Amino acid sequence: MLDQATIRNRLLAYISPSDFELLRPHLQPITLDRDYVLVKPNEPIEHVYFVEYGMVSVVAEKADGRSIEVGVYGRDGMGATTVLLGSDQSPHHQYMQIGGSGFQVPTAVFLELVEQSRTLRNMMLRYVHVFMTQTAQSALVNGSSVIEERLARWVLMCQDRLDAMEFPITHDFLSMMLGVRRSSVTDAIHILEGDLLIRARRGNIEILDRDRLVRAAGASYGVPEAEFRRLIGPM
Amino acid sequence: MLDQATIRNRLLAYISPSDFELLRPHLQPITLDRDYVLVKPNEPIEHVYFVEYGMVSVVAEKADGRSIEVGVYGRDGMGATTVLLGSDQSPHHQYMQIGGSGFQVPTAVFLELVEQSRTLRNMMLRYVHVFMTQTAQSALVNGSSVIEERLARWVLMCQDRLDAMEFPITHDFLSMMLGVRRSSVTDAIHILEGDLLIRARRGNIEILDRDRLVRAAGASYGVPEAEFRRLIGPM
DNA sequence: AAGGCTTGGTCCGGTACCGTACCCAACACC
DNA sequence: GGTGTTGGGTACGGTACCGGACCAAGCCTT
Repeated sequence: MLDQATIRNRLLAYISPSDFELLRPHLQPITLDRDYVLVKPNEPIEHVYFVEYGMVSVVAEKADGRSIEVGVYGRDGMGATTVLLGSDQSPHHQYMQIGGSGFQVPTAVFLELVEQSRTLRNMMLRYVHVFMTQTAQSALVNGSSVIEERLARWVLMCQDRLDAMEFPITHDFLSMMLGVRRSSVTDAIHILEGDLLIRARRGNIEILDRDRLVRAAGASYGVPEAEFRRLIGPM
Repeated sequence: MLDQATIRNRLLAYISPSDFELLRPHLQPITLDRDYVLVKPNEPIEHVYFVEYGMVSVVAEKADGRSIEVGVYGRDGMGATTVLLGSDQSPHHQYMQIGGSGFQVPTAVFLELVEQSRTLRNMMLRYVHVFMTQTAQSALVNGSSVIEERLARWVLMCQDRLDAMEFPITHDFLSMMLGVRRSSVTDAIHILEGDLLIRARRGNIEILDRDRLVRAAGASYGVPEAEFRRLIGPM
């Protein structure tokens, strides 16, 4: 029996109790292991997702095979937001970057519920705005920041969603997320490590000094996070 | 007296006649000169816009002053879509990149109308999805394409929205849009000119061979455009 | 304990793009 | 017709990042 007070997901936590009651019978618990695919590009979306633990990467792929992360979410948001915008599919890939768990709701049921409750729909749409801001920020930093700044941003976004000081991730995956060479990631990690901002072990990154990491990320980090606080609530 | 059949804007053209009738009394014609600001960052949005002629740049700015374009629209879309998502402001700048004209609708009126008509709202939300796809594509190409590819993409997007073979734009503005040095733009233009894909005159670019320009843009161009055709209609 | 796989450190030459600057050509304005 | 302004061509050294490759260290399996 689910209790709203024990829910980690911020959207589920911040909707009104009556909206939560609407959703509750349809929240199917699901284990979300690393690499689990939530949304396949250009295929019908069967479920929407509310992550409790773990983090999802939303990835855009170019026809030539190169790909890059255009956004992430975890307990801050929901998966497959495009269904709210009237599209049952999306050109982007969504898969678990860091394993965890959450809930899924069949798309059709979810759409019916947001049609019933305006307040529920409004909360979800505000999150869409926040996610858009995050994607725009990715466009900005991909075009104008050096790798270690972008890496610092990614590590911070990761910590925000996992609220852990440490999480499993390989240089190889980071290179795909940031759209750079694997060894460029290694170099950037060494820079942050040299400043004692993080510590990297095999397949693992630990945050040592969050405040200084924020400074290292500079203007790359913060805008979507502020929009989240403004429109959804505290993290 | 406005006639839906003579409207250039694709959204206004593709909504149902009854939805158009809802909007019609509130469509205030407006001249949109070059540099006219449609949306100021982090300030309340008073009007939404439907462009008939010209093109708007949506620009994200970093605290350190660097900025980059995260999307464009013209007669294909609408301005200030964030109001549809429940946010009365946005962190991004929107201003006329190429002057023209269009309609404005007071935000409050527009929100009331989309609340009244589900079909109207659905069309606008589908456009939000398309625009998001465009922003994601910008994130992708900013991180993984060489300048002349990105330039080719920009020129194509511009032509799609103006349906003109020629339009006024300076290297300086392009450098801000692409987030690169002004002289890097000059170099990229020379490459495309050398292949006889475009011709550049002072403050002006002319398209000579659109098909080959699409090939020059490679995988940078096409994904959001396909989403537009799938969800809205032909351009 | 041995072998295989995954992950990360390092090195090479190469290049795309940078910051800055200078100058000239085109156009605008009296 | 002269002068100021804007836009574009070009050049220089510098650097961030690339593609590719190789090897060592860590971990997993049996």
